[in-house]
Amino acid sequence: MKKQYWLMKSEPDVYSYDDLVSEGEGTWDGVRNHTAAIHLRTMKVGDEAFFYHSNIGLEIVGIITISQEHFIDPTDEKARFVAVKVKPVRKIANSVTLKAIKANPKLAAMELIRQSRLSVAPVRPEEWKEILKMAGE
DNA sequence: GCCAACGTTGGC
DNA sequence: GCCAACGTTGGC
Repeated sequence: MKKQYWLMKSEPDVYSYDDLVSEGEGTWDGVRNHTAAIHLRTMKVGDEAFFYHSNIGLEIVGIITISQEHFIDPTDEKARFVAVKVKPVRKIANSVTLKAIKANPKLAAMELIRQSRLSVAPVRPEEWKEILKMAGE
């Protein structure tokens, strides 16, 4: 299957991009939303995702890659939800803010905009390219 | 199976 | 700190 693109949100005071970099590999657990969980289940090793800082920053700061496909979330006592493992790829040249994304008509259909509470969302290939362009890459 | 009440997320 | 959007729960 062709490589898929995602956007994954984290509050930087809880778990930031730099935290992931210093760990080398991170477990993306704690997702308790069914729609987000479906996306986690769809992810394949080698898929890439934007790392978005919610709450503080409100911007895409870097790129990560899926390093292990879904498994039972170890933090879920009922073992109903899943987690994946991720590794950092690189920081983007210039972080792309939510404000800039909202101001770009090409990105109006993004799940990030349409369903802002969703913590794991798909990104279309053309949106991926557009955001990289905005990041100065 | 419907819907009101409540909880959570996340932007402002 | 507030509120909108959405999900979940529980009474009927």
